[in-house]
Amino acid sequence: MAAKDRKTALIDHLKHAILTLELEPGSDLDEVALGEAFELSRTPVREVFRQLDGLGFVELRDNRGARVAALSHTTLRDFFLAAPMIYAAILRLAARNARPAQIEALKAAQAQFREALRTGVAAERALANNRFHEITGEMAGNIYLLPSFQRLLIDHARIGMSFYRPRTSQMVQNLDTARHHHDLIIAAIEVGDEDRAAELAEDHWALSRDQIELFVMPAALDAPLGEITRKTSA
Amino acid sequence: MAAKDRKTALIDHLKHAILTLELEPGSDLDEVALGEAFELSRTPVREVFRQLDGLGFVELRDNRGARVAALSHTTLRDFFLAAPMIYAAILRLAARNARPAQIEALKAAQAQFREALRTGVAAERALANNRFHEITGEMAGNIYLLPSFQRLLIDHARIGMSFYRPRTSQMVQNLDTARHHHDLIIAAIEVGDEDRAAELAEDHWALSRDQIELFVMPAALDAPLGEITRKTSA
DNA sequence: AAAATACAAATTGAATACAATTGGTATATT
DNA sequence: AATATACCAATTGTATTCAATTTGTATTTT
Repeated sequence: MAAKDRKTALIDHLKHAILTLELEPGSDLDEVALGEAFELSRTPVREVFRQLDGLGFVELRDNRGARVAALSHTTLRDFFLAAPMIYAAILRLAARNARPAQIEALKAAQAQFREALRTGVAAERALANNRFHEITGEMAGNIYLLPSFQRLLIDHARIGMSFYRPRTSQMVQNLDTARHHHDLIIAAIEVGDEDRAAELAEDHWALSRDQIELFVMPAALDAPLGEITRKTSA
Repeated sequence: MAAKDRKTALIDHLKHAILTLELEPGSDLDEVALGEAFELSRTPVREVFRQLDGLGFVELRDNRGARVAALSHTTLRDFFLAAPMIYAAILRLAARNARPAQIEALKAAQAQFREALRTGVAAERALANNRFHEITGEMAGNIYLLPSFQRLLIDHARIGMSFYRPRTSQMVQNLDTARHHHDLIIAAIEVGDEDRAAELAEDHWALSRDQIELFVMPAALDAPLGEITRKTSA
């Protein structure tokens, strides 16, 4: 029984470390080192790799080591193309199917998210936000949508970690808007307002997109040397 | 190198057998027996199970054997809820991004599908149809949509195998309509007509839904004993 | 000196051996 | 007789050993 626990501990560790960018996208995973660290032989470690590959955390290549799933420029484009649609569908179904116990869990997750905002630790915030959305996925309960949704959540967390530095007041303010969105989402789900829930999904992802724009395009200086063209993403 | 080939052979066999219902949903997979059959030790067989679990072909439960992914009543509901949306998105992106080589591959797949319709072997038809749609997924090339899409394709094939007997002329006719849809889809993709491609996706899935209704509700007898209400699904 | 080849070390993959868990059957108990 | 318990066989999970592939380095070749 002890080995099983060490195995789940490894899974949890890897998920956590990958979501928080503690393990960088594309970085190599050493099956021997991880085996020693978690007191497991290579066999179960490799099984964990294959499992996390199936979930989108990790990438497996033949005769080469496992790597943390990449997060490239093109994936960012794919992300904002797919996210609004999938997320709107998930929240619509969440509003349709949410059970009372799940709504309580969602409220608890939101409390955690608030707390993370207060303490200001980026990793905590990303994980709490991730947990919030995970619950909406459970509420929707559609086995065909979940695989894509969960992959979106993985990269949502990582993108959130990447493209945020609390330098500008706008970025800090966006976080508060996100928190407010969550509250509105909870309310829409609680009353079963599907259309409202789907609408909020759009808003919520637009916010994420804006956040990235802020990061990619820092506040312009006073005197423009050339012409500054405003990029419109995706 | 030989072992690697036997491993891929096992993967291909399982995928094939699962898609064609040769292996029934929910049936147990014996890792020892499969290992002997494909001249592999249990270790690689188990890795294959985990991989196919990640892809949605198989379900893994702790300390119990691997099973072919279930296909329950509730999954059927989930299916027709998610399929139109995902498929419309895939075809829209396919029309947007398809490359010439891919279009050729799609035409070849359609030729295979025609041939399968001619010979009338259900498994051949399901596999050819599956391949056709797989290519549209490759064309779309969005890593976030693919996981859900591929799971839909797995069950699309299996549902197609389940809910079809060429008894009624309507069912045979539906197949021809599906073939025609494919031709229209190819045309829309070739000219890059996104809206048309998305529209065709809706039609195509409506056809699948009607096909199931035909199966669940066989041709009514002459004299209605009670009232026959037409079901509208989802 | 640059490129190609050969070799060695390190890493990954598969097979075997060992341990733990599950499920069924027979025996015991009430 | 019905239920509970103990044991055994079968199956699953992990560790270890062995094989194959990759990768870095040194040597050779042009």
